[in-house]
Amino acid sequence: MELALSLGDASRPASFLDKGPPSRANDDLEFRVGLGLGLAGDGRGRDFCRGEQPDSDVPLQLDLIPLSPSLPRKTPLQFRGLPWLAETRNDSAGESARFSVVNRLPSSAEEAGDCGGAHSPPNSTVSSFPMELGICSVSGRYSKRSDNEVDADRDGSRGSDDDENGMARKKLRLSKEQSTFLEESFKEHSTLNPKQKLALAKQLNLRPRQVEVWFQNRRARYPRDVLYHFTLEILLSLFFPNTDCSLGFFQDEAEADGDGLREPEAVLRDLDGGEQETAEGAAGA
DNA sequence: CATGGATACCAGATTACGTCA
DNA sequence: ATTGACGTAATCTGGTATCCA
Repeated sequence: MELALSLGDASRPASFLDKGPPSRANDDLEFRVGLGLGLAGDGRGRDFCRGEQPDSDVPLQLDLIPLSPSLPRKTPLQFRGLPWLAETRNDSAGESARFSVVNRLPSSAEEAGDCGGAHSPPNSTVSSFPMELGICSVSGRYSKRSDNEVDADRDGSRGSDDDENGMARKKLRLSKEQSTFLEESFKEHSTLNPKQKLALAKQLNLRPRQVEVWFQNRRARYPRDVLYHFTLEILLSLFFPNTDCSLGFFQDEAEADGDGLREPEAVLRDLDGGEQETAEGAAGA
């Protein structure tokens, strides 16, 4: 199985289908994923542009194309309806995106050459669904902090970390409990006000600066995690509609069973196992 | 009211440390 | 014991918002 992800021009196939030069037609946010099934006997993926056919499965490309073409460069997009984004405000009313799903199986004409041209080859199926996107203003700032708060922050903050034991940039590993607690807090609100920061720092026995940095890093990692899990769930559920492909990433805590997230690899293993069992059953019969 | 300095926060890029295979 | 890959805590830089004189 081959999974390709790319951000850019959604009119082009995802990377493992794409043999053409990169397109710079526009800079709008577009998100493409491709899933190739049916590895060749030599273990490599099929090259559809050279006319190689998949064994029995079809490659699929999922295009996510925002309806509103030009969002401000620094405008953060947040998916509404996700539990940890409760503070998201929809500042621009009616802003939404339509995502299209393109099942892209190269036509015979495309096999001869250009794989990246047409949006919808004759034998591809296209469906689309609207999905709400909230445009979140980050301007919900908190006004000037009290002197105590500023002092508390600065004490354990920039430039003073190396005061401790005279060690510069001593990296400390957060404990499992600390990470879990921070993660839970992040699900409730992805940004912190000074009071929340101090409370968290006190509760976890960390410096406020450490809490602040953790949230900054978490926000930086967040889009990658969302894309990864969101894409995988969609693709898996498309290909295995009768199987529970949920990774638990988008579930509420209450819905998630005991161990929380399922590792994507575990889901794939389940799927492989299920297929093997099916095959064995058929062979036995 | 306009302006500029100080302050705080953030995103993004980068560095560097700890862990593990 | 060593090494390289990887995850992530921490730092740096630049931009923006707010407050206040």
